[in-house]
Amino acid sequence: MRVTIRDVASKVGVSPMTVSRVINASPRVSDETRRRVQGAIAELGYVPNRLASGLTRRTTRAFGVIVPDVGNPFFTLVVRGAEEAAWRAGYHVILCNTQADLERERGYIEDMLAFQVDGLLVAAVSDQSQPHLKLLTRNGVPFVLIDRSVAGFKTDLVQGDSVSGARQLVQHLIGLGHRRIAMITESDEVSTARDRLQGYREALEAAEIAFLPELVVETSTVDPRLACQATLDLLDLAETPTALFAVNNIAVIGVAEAARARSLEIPRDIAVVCFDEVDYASRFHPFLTVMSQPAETFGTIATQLLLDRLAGRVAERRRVVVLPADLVVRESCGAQLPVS
Amino acid sequence: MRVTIRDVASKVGVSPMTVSRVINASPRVSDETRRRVQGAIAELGYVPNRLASGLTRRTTRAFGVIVPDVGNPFFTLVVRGAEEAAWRAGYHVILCNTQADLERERGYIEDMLAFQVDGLLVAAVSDQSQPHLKLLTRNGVPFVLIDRSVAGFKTDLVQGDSVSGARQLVQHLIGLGHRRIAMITESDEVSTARDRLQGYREALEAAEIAFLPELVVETSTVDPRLACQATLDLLDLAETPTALFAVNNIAVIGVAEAARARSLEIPRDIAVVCFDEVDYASRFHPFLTVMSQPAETFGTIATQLLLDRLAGRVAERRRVVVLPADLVVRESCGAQLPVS
DNA sequence: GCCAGTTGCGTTACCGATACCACAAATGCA
DNA sequence: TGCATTTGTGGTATCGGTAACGCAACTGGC
Repeated sequence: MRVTIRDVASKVGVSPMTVSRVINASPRVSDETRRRVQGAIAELGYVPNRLASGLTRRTTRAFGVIVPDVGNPFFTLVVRGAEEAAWRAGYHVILCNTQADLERERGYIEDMLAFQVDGLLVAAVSDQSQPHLKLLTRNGVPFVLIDRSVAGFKTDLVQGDSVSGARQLVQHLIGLGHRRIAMITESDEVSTARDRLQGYREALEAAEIAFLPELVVETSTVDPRLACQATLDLLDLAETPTALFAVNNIAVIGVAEAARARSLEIPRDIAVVCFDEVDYASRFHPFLTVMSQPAETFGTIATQLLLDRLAGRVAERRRVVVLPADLVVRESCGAQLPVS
Repeated sequence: MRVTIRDVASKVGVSPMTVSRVINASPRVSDETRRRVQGAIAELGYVPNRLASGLTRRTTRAFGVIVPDVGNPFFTLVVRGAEEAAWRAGYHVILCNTQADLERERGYIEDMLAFQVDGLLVAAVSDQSQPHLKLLTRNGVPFVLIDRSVAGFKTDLVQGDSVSGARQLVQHLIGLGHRRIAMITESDEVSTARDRLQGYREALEAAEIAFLPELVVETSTVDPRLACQATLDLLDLAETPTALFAVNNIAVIGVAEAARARSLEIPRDIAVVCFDEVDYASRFHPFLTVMSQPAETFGTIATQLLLDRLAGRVAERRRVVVLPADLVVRESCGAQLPVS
C-alpha cells in the first residue's frame, strides 16, 4: 500500500539507487533523469521511509523534546523556540508530554531512544528522573536539560535564575511594606522549586525577617487545585499573610481562585506575585506581577547546544546557560504604578 | 555506541532471535533463559530499535497528532485526551504543532509518513490542507480529522456543534436585550469559523435582527493581537455594538484587551461571549461566558475511531461524531446570576 | 587516437530487528 | 519402547533505504 522507492524506480525505469540520489540531491544524476524521477515522486506521493534510511545512515535528523506540560504557557513557548531553531537547522522535533508523570517520562524517553532520535531536550519531572536519563547516556544519545537541573547529572543545561528571581520578587514585596509573606511551592525534588525557596529565604534574611515554616506550603505537584487548597490553608492561619509568592504561573491560578473564594481582592486584601508569565491570562484581571522568563529563548538556546553536540563542535565539558528573568510589575503586588 | 540486540545476545550467549522473543513476550523461551536475557537488557540499558522492528513488522504502534497550536487550551486538552486513550491501547503519540502554518503542516505530515506512523489525528489548518491530506490517502495511512472538517474530504471526523453553539450564544445575548451584536471571526476557510458565523446569522434571523456586514470582522488568522485590532475597529464605528461574540478562546483575549484599552468595562459597557473555555484564564476576571466544548473527549473519541480503523474493525463508511457544546454563563455576558 | 578523468547509473552488502522454517531434545501417550 | 508432539533455540531471508564500489560511455588534452 505504502509507496516505496522501488515503486518510483520501476515507474521511471531506473534503479532504486538513482531515485535515492535524487532524493538526497546528489549531483551525479542527469537533469533529464532527475526531472523524471521527481515527476514520479510527486505523482505517486512518495515519501521516503525514514525507518529505513535511519537504519543505514546513523541519523534521523530528528530530536525529541520532553516537557511535563505543554499546556503550561512557559513550556509552550520553550517548545516553540526549540521547534523554530530545529526547523531552521533542518531537524524535526518530536514533542512528548509527560504530564509530570515519571512513568510516562520513562516511557517517552525509551520511545525516543527506540525511534533513534539524534538527541533530546528534556525538562525533567524531578530529580527522580535520573534513572531514565541514565538510559540516554548509556546509549550515547546527547541531551540538554531545560529549566530544571537533575541532581547528580552533569550535562548541558539551560535554566533561569530562580534564586535571584525569587529573591527579587520577595524583595519587591518587602519594599512595599510586607513582612508576612507566604510561599506556595512544589516538591523540593524539582530544582526550580528548591532554588526559588532559597531565593525567598535569602530575601527574608536580608531584610531580617524571620523565616516561618508555616508560611511555606508545599504541594506534591504543581496544580491549580492543590495550590488553591494550599492557599486556603494559609488564609485559615490565625495570623494570615499579607502577601503571597507562588512558585510559578500554574500555582498562581489556584491562589487567585482561593482569594476569590474567600472574597479577598487582589491586591487590596492580599498581594500576589509569581514566577513566569501567565501568557493570555496575564492580560486579565488580576494583572499579575511576575518574574518573566524568556521562555522561547530557553528553547532556542537549548537547541543550539544540542545541535553543537550533534555536529561534533563540542566544548567537551558541560555547558550551563543561565538566562536572567525580568521583574514585570503589574497590579497584583499592590505597587502604585505611574500613570502611563 | 548504541546497544543492539546482538550485544544483548552475545552477552548472554544466545542468538538474537531468542532475545527478540523475550522482548516480545513470546512464550517459547525457558524461564531460565528469559531471566538471563532480561538481566542483560537491564544491565546494558538496551532499548529495541524501532526503526528496525518497524521495518519488518508493518507497524510502529505510534500515531501522530497534528494541531495548529498546542498552546491553545482547547487543543492542549484534545491532545491530552488522545494521549490518554492511545497510551491505554499501547500506542504512542507523536505531537506536531503547525502554528497554523500550511508549510509546516505539510512538513509534519510528510514526517509522520516518513516515520511510518500507523495513523494520524489532524486538526487541519484550513480547507487548504487538502493537498497534504491527499498524501495520506495515497499512502494508505488512516487518519481522523478533529475539530475542523476539510472541504472535499470524506474521512472520519470528530467535531463540535459550531452552528448550534454559536446560535445559542447569540440567542443568549439577544435574550439579554442586545440587538447590535458584533462578531470577531477568522478566515472562512476554517470550517468552525464558517459554521459559527452561520449560527450567528441564524440567531439574528430568528430574532428578526438585520445582519449587518460591518459588524462582522474577519482576521486572517486567530491571534489576540489581530482580534484586539479588529475589536478596536468595531469600537470606532459610529454606532458601536453593545455585545461581542468572539469566534474562540484566543480571539476573546484580544477582545478583552481592546475593551481595556478603551477603558470599557465588561459587561457593564459591553457584553462578551466566546466559543471554548479559556482554561486558566476563565478563572480570572472578566469571568467569561463561553460555549464550552468537551475538548478532552474530542481527543479520546478521535483516537477510538482511529484505533478501530487500525484494528480493521471498520465501519466501511466514514463516521462523523458531533459533540455537543455547553453554554456556561458567567459574568461577561451581563446576565444576572443567581446568588450561589 | 590514446589514456586519464569525469559522468551517470547499477550491483552488492548491510543497518537491526523479526517471520518463517528447521531441528534437536524433551515430553507424552499407547 | 516407539512414535507423535511439544518445547526451546538457531539460521536465513527480508523490510526500504544507502554506502561503497564497479563500470560502461563520454569528455578532453596532447
